[in-house]
Amino acid sequence: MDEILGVVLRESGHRLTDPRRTVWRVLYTAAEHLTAEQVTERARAADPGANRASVYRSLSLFADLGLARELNLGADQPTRWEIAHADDQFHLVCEGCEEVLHHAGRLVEEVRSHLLRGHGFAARRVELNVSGRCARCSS
Amino acid sequence: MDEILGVVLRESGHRLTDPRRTVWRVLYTAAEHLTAEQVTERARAADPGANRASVYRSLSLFADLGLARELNLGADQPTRWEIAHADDQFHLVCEGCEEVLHHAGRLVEEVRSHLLRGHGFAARRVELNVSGRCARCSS
DNA sequence: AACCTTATTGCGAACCATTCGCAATAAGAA
DNA sequence: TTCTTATTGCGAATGGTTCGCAATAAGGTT
Repeated sequence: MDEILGVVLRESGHRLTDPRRTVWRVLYTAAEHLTAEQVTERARAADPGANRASVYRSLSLFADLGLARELNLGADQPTRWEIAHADDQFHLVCEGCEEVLHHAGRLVEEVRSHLLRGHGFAARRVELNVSGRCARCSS
Repeated sequence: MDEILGVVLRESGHRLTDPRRTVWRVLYTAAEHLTAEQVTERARAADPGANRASVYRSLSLFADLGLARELNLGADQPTRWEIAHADDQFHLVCEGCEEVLHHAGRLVEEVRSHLLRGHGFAARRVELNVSGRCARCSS
């Protein structure tokens, strides 16, 4: 899993360092979306000296390079981070089980084409966050 | 325009005060989405003693009562506020002209029903933020 | 393998939006 | 007009995130 990281970093003129590798692995192996603080904690499991500021720097570098994505799910919650996949710009947050579901459906694509065809708006980034109750929790 | 405010406040057991009225008017007469800081500045135009903490308190009370809405447009930007209309949960941010367009189309409704019918997910809040280039700016 | 350049790190302090604690004030019921 | 208590204003505290800078180390060069 480190390969992509090394390639992208070097191609963009950056260096592959231990702290970056550590942060990358944390993100990579995380099931959920982590806050920067959680990333730091987990990074410290691998390297007790892992530093908060460096974690922030790695995260935002990854975002700049398109390797990771910053998420704002709700105004009160701190920012969360995830590996950038093509299909995960769509977040369903269930208020019952607190689970964040990724929904890979065509919806984002539909939104994009609707905007372009109907309004001439060329969407670059589509962020769709929905909160509500999932099938299991709406009892 | 103060009427709704007074009614909603009293119905919910709150008091109609000058600071609240001032914040309400600022939001009401603002063309764009304002940060809490901007709301405070403008409130001070009407009442030089307007207080930052009270502005925050008013804003979040309004949000609780469904009178206003808190917006996260982008991870770096501070929170912005607007009067809550039924049709403005959809924000198009143009990267060319920096304009925030409200789009009143049926898209949000479509998303909602798609989720319910297709996945049994009962959406309460749908937040759709799109950044890209509007027809005029995509040259 | 040793060397050089300079990107990156680690640390603590700084920042900035937002919230809190609390005494003083004022809304609205009686 | 009085009384109760929600609300305000103030300044201090908080918490996530960023910055400044000296020390470190990546990775190209000899």
